[in-house]
Amino acid sequence: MGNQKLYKGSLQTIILKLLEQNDKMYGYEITQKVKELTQGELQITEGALYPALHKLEAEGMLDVEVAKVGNRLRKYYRLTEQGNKETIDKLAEMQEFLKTMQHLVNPKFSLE
Amino acid sequence: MGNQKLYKGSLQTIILKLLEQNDKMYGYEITQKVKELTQGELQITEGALYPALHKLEAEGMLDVEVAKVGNRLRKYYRLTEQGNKETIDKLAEMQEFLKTMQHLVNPKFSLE
DNA sequence: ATTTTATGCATAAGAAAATTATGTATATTT
DNA sequence: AAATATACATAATTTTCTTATGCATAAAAT
Repeated sequence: MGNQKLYKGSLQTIILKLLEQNDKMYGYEITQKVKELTQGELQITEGALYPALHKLEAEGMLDVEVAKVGNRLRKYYRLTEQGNKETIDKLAEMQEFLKTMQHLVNPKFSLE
Repeated sequence: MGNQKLYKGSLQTIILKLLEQNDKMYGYEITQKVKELTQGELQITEGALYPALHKLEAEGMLDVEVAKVGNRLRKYYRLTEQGNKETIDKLAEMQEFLKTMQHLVNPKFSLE
């Protein structure tokens, strides 16, 4: 269940990015998609995911749509207009961070 | 003074990396070095830095050496043997994370 | 001369975002 | 029949910050 490699604050961005690409997704689907895309490298825990989804919804970034599939519930989330804008900002911020960190920790850049 | 772009958990790695390259450094020096290396992109706050240094010391990753320069104190930190090993692991972990996140958020890879 | 900025340490209160541990329930696989 | 997968949720705790504050010396600016 541990994750170790997910730096705090990046989960929101991951969720937003996936919803940008996939129009609508439900929680469990997100955990599976992340696992698949990262070859198991990142494991999103439910205890982190659901509160994060609820928060994004409360902030007006996501809309929810409950669906009954078979006999089980699914909550499909999709980006609101505001969520779309926020996603662009968050992704830009993440790119900046990745660049900066790469610069800091990559031995190739250690001379500067 | 906010930072916004420093994902939680990365500060430790930054400290360790700088000490790997610079043998010994004191707190204030670290804040200035990070600012310089990142062109002001990352600003390490004292409220984050000092507790982090104390924690790394308590965990046996760092040794301290107090020096009096002029009339002011400096606490020089350097990596212990254990700290050196930990640094290698942390850096590898960070590289993995950067690669994974790049993969996740970079539009070039969004097809997979 | 005095005020501001820089240097240098520290801690405390609070917030944010995880982890870990549960809980509930249905569906599928072994 | 038992275990695993699907699907949601929350509560307690921990980690790691932010923000604010405090103390003190040195240098630069007004």
